Amino acid sequence: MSNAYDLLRSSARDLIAATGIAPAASIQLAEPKQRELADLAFAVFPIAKELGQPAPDVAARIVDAIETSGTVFRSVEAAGGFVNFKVDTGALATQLYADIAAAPDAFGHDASLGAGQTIIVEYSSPNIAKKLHVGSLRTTVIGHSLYKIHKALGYNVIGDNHLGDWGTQFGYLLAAIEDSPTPPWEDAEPVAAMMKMYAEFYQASEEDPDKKTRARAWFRKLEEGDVWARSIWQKLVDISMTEFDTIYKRLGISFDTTLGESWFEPMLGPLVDDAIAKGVATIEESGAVSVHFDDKYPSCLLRKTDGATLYQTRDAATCIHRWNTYAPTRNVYVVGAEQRLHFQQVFEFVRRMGYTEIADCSVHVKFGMVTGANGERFKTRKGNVIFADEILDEAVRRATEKIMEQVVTGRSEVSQPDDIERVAETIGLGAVIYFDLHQGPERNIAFDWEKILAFDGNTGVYLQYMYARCCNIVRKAGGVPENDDSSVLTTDDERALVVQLSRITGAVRDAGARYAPSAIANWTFELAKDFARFYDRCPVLGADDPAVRDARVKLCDAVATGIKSGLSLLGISAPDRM
RNA sequence: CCGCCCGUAGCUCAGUGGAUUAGAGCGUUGGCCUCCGAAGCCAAAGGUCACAGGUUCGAAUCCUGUCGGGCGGACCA
Repeated sequence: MSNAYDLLRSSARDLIAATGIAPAASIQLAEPKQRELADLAFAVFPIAKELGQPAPDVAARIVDAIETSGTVFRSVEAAGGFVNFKVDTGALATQLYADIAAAPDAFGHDASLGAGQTIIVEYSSPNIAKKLHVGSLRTTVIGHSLYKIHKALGYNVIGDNHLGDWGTQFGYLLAAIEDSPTPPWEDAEPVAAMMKMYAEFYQASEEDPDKKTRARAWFRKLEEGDVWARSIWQKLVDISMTEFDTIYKRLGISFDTTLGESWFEPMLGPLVDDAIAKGVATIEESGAVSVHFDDKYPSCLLRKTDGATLYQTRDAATCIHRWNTYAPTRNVYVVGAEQRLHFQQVFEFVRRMGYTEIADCSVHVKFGMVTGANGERFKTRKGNVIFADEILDEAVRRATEKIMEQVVTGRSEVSQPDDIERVAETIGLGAVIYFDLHQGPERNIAFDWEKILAFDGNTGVYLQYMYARCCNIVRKAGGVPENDDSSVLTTDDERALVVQLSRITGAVRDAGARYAPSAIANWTFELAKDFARFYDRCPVLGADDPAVRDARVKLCDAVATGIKSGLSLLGISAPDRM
């Protein structure tokens, strides 16, 4: 499959190789930081060293031997030890438009990379009976983007929502419900009510050992299949899922499989026995079962003294189950960085159990925690947690306000209440999602309403705004012209747009290789900035030459496709007017 | 005490196969709506890339050490 990105690189490589000065294998091409210098550059230093000649001389000789006419390049120059290529806007645009025409909804995708391979992305994975909060939003949004990025790379992707639906906490909740005159599902905010009941009962149990005993007993009954416990538990799961699904639907997210931890319960006993039989795990004097990793990692526990299993046990069972079911080439977990050791232990345990393939391809995509504005941790007990629905609602509320302001000053392209509501939703959610994705995932983020809901600068809104402007131009032009000739595009601003558009393939591959949606965000932001500058300096509809006008309209349409494609990979939608 | 992550402009961050003059957003200062949407554009000020060594013709980038911040270190998840 050819595309503008690969064409550019293979052309440059072929031209350089044809000079006979540098062997094809040694030709590494780079995108210079200063865009005025070149669109694509070759640093000759390594081969100059091999030849024992000064780098500037080698670069000059290569440039002298290259003829760019008839290629996608307009010029090639030697500068120091660099061979600097500049593209021919018209030639590259022709390839770009062919790429877009071939697959308008898949611009920048490269299905060859992951063809025939399955990848699992575990993300969101909320706890039942707890509301989605800022942290849940991060894994959900990052995971969804990684899901889409890998689809774009041709993988068969399985999105897995691994629910936290099992554990001692349900014993507490069952005991609390037993005591309470009104069940949580009769509350207007049922999941919030569950959290409250749990927290209160847990706190009370700290002083009342009897409550603790009852809670443990209820969890044991749940495990044993007690009818009441089981039915109440199912109700908690169903009600929580209903609330979660509302948010997922809002964000445009769905999962291919939603197996909770409870689903793996039957596999845990046999797994622990197998681990002991294989000598991977050992039975301690206390009766607990543990795994020792020598000096590599601290030891971990598979089974407690009281016979109950742990998080590690369940994740190991899940991992093995995935291998047996899907035989994936990648098994990705989008989970907070604080669980790093946990996953190292799980993967190592699974490896020692003989499942080396899944152990080798399992990846923990770690993201930093969201802290309060002052850097302190959010704690449910402290009551300073911010919930996902609050954030989304507030974002949409502010977007509505902003649109109304634009309507009043006559700068909005929407005015009907239905349209305003729809666009505000798109803008508000876009702002929140983009904020979570625009920087590398590993950093901690201090939560700040003003930043998360900012509408200026490097924000989702900026990208949506530029998209809407592109659409507006194409709309006013009466559509994309049938016949266009991009050779009339001669300004640096136009060339910058075409070059940036061609780089989407690299951004998508990089995002997949590094599990970094931010690579897509950065590419899209650069494209939008290039467009803003072009918009300001190059009249489209008012161009003097009709040929230039047509070519620019066509270019605007391509930019719209590019921004939309980038946003889509982030899980953000783009309104064609706002 | 041990392990991992982070340290780049006042703030938040890009830059991760070493390579042309270290970039962006916010904030600050100044300019731009009789011209396709000012949620925008242009310009200016602002950095010893935490610090110290080392490798290299060349280091924000690789190695070692130090300091500072965060996270983790079996019967929670």
